[in-house]
Amino acid sequence: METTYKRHLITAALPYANGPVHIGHLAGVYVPADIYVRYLRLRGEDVLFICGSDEHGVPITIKARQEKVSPQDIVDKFHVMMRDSFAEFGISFSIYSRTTSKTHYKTASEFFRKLYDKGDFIEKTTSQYYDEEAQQFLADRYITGTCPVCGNESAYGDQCEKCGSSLNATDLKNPKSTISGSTPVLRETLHWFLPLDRYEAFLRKWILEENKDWKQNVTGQCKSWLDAGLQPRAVSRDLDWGIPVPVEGATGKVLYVWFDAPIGYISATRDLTEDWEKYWKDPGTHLVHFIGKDNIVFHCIVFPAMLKAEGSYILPANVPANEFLNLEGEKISTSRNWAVWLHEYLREFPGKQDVLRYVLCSTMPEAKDNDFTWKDFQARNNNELVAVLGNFVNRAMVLTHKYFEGRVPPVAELTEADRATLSELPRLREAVEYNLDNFRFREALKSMMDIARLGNKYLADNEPWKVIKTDPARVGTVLNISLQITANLAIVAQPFLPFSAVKIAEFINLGKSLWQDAGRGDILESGHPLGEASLLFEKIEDEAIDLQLLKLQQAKEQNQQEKPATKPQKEDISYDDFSRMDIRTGIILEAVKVPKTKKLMQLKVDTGIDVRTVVSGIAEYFEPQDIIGKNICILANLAPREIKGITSQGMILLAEDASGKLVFVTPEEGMSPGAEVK
RNA sequence: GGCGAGGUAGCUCAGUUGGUUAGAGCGCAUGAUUCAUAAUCAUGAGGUCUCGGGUUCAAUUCCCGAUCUCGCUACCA
Repeated sequence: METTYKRHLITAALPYANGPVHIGHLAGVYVPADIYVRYLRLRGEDVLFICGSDEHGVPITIKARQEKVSPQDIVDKFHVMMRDSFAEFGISFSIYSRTTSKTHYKTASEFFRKLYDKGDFIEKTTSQYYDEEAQQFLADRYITGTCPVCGNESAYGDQCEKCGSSLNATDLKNPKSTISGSTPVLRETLHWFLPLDRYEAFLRKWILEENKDWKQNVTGQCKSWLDAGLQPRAVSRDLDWGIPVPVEGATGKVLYVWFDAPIGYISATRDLTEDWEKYWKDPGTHLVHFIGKDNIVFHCIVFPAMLKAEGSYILPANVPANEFLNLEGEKISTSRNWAVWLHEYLREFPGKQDVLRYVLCSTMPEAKDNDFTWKDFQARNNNELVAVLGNFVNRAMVLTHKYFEGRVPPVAELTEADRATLSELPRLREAVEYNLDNFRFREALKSMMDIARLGNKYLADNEPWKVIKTDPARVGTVLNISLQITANLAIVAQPFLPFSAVKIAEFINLGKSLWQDAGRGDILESGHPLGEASLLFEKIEDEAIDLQLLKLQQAKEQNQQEKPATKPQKEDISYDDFSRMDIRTGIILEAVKVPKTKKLMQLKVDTGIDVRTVVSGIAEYFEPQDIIGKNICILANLAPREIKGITSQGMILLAEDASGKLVFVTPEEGMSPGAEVK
């Protein structure tokens, strides 16, 4: 590790306070961050580990409304829940703060105000939907309406969850406010924008030239964003939940959550120590952000631009983002309850924090998405933690108690093999160091386990249980070395398995030790009394695993039961409305995929009236050759629209079920084109 | 369609600045062993390094193309 840093400031992504913590969060962010921090502390470094709950933003207000409580109630509930489960799990934050804290309001306001006063923002007036009954502007999420793309009637203002289209609220047909149910009106509103484009050149140089050691997935995604060109980004919203924009007359406006959340790292540091500026502004500080891949753009582009604009802050030295963890082959989903929740794990597997830490570290999605399975969890516990690590420590302890009354025996004479074994210790310590310094947690964990493997092999090679009959002094040497290996484990395992490392230290009665002691073959002096040993890990039986799988199975079944929700009937229309639609039978004459699109197919349709061109979003579901000659129905008098440079005249009728399957609506018997459908 | 990441043993992953027999852990097989939570140790089987071209004396590694997975993005009357 570069020893040039005077201190370390390590942040872990602020979890959003609208749900509990699950294994995806842990594997992606908190486990690696905690390992890294514990390692630095063990090296005697000056390190702060910063985290807290992210408590603003629209989803929290929506959840509050659904549950008929205040947003504060929601965040209070989840803040406490997350804070406590992190603590119980052994995530060793220096502080776990929250973005509703007074300090944060002050810090974020000051930050905004400084940029505002320097003229770093662009002011822009835009039209947004306003709910006259509730007398407030509506966030995109507070507007529902008919998706202009797929016709889904409950699309949100920012996105249709049915077809995945991202939308502008003004695209929606029949917009409705979810607050009052009334139809919103467009009103002008003033907002502030951070002109990210102004920092593009700086960011490009900083990321692509000055930080070539960042992970591939991080650099790649940044490059993708930079190449696409950065746009000014709004930093304020019309909302009543958040930090008020600290500008005269800006009533009803709050900081956009992405702007205030990263400042939360600074506020939390400020809550922790009066010396906070030393950590944030002195170039001697090593700043590292641990995040998941969904946060890369904010931590590598947006937040650095903010810090750069402010001017007095340092920038992160690295942003080791992980990919995502799946669960039993499927994406983890809070809303579908497809997750392993930390608070439930802690309840159902009491005292097994280290098991989950070990499994999540060994399957950490460092370079690509990875899968967590309960079977793998069980196998790693039984075959690695129990059989390799726990077993070795137990063997060394039991043998010493048996032959030497629980005292570290003296070393007689070292054989060549003894020396070779001892020389492995510093090598393994260095391997762990090298890998941790480079954020390669899985490799580091392996090297740690290799210490235990070394011990097992050493015992097997030297067979003290046999030699004791002929040469007790030799057994003393063998066990001394075995105990030195155990002492090394007590130190090196600390970052990864903090609970077990403490136990091992108790077993061998080892006082406070430092990382620098690892690698030594004389940590324990001869005659040193050992403590009592117990089992470090225990086997996990099939029943416990089956129970977890059953739980997931039940979550899945529940989802499936809820799935086939037929959409409610649309509001009544008059016969007149209906009769204005001119639906005809037709035949598809030609079909060609529209180049450079994924979904679009260009069709030539005989409508009986004429032969016309129609563009339809069906290319994902049908091959052109399969639909030529197909009898279809077409809404013929839909106003023409230009799509990808092609004028589409009409809309082909298709039936779609809840799973998204598309089927043409076809006359039951052959009909010549042009017959009216009514 | 564009961009990014990834595709290496049954599983989870290292690796190769191009160079003799491509590695690890787990799983599997065989043998040894019994101090230890039926744990451990040794040996072995198992890979056309996604596919097709090209550059090169030599490619899994570099270039081009295809294909699959994940993510971002455009399109969806």
